[in-house]
Amino acid sequence: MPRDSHSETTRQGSQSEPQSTLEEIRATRLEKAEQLKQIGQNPYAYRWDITHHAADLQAKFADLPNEAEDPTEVAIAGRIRTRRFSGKLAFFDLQDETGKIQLFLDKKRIEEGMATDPDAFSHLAKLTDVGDILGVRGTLKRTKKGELSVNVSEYAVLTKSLLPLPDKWHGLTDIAKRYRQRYVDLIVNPEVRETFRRRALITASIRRYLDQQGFIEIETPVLQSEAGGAEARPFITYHNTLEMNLYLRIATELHLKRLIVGGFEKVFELGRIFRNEGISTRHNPEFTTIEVYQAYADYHDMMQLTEAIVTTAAEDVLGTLKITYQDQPIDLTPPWRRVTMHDLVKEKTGVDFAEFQTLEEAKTATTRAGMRDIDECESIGKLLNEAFEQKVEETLIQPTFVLDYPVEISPLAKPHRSKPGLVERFELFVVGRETANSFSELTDPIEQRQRLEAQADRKAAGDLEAHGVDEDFLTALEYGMPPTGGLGIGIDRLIMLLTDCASIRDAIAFPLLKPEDKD
RNA sequence: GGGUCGCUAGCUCAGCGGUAGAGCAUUCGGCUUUUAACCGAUUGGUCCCGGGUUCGAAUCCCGGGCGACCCA
Repeated sequence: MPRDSHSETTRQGSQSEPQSTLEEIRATRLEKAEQLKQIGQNPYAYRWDITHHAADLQAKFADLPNEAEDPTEVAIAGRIRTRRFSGKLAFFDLQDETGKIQLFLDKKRIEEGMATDPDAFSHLAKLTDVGDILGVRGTLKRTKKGELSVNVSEYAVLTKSLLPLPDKWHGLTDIAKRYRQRYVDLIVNPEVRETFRRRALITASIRRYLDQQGFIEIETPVLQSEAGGAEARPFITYHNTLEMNLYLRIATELHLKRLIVGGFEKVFELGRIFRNEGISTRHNPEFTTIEVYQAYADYHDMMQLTEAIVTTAAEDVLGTLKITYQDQPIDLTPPWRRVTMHDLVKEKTGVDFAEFQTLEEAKTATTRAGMRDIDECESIGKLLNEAFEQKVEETLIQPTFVLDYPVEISPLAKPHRSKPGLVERFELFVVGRETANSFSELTDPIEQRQRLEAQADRKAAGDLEAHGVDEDFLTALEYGMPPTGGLGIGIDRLIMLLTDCASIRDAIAFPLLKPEDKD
């Protein structure tokens, strides 16, 4: 491209008024993209051969002394994060998935290296911006000040960015904007990338461990004609040709148990479920669980499995079992404390539920212990659970298995083999949050029917979290399900724990947000 | 669902009844060892939205939107 043509185009660019509204910045960058085309560079290129990533180079050349050069030719690509010009020399920071590395851009060297573009250095200054995707080739050197740099002999704008990135120093702190434009958050906040990288490593570790133990993952339906397996309001959708409502699953439980009936002995599914509930720092309407079912096992086996899954993930991804969550030290070293709900409530409130014969006695005692809003508890079991939620839950910071729940709140769990009125169930609590839930699964089809029909009565009475009877599930149980241990782990909460996220929104790449008001 | 706080330039923020500001980014110029580069110049606004009070509202009042935190 002749020199005149280039100065022509840049002069056009500078003739217009200085520009700094978003629209003007965008227009200026579009003009730069146009000029790149005119000098024969595609501002939306097809590919770039990469030999290394930034972190590879930082590791490989860690010992390169100041002002030394290494003759190895490398090629990298990434996003321009900062540009510093010093006359006929420039320094860019280039960021790829692994990290950053400085580019050392010497006018003389670039003009030698790019014979087809005699103005290559001035084009670099005029036509690139922070945010552009740049490919470079060159050799490694360490500058006087000790910064490992790629001494660039050749570059290409691979993608022209049209929109300015947030302030290079303060970054993007507006929390709503970070979630709404997660791509910008990921560009400028490296710790966010790290969280989602770790999330992937954690779920991979869980799957690897279960695979090693002989479990297989089977995907079950998201769209169901009757929601079940948990107490929660479902999302409703509509199937056009069947002309019927369908529900998005609120749990994977009932289908995974059908697979156990079918003869699989170790199955699991790690997947998304949907609950039509409020949004908070601990709740997203779609979230991820893993449910695991093992034939011939009971909830004691599931406790060991829970410890194994969580500690394996922590060791694999963090390399330690002594972690910190929001400045609290958490020790994941097994075995974790195992204590009954009764004992915990007694320990924290002084109220011993074993002494009560009637609901009235229990209400009197718990009111005296400072509990509130207990009028709606229609059974001793529900009152016990309410006492647990009000007085105990938030105190369970270190990993704790809470054992033996009231049957009234556990419709899918097998009765306790020695404690009447209770079921063989545990929940795992860490940092005051329910993180896992497990039972010896109820396998008696007649008792299961009674429990589900009781729930269906509540649905008929207007309880939006109750569901109808899943007749096909009961039919499956009548064919006979072996004794089975079942386990569910809230993956998002586990990710929060292991990546030190205060909000579930920090553990989910694209959390649900209300749409912004367009008016 | 309730309470408290926030929303001002692309980003981070100040201004709190009297002509809308700063830093960074942008644009132009200078500089061959910078790294929040620096130096000089320059530009940029639906002050979240809608009402109201007032001679005058980013500022005070009411309603709404979105978010954060706490509570239920």
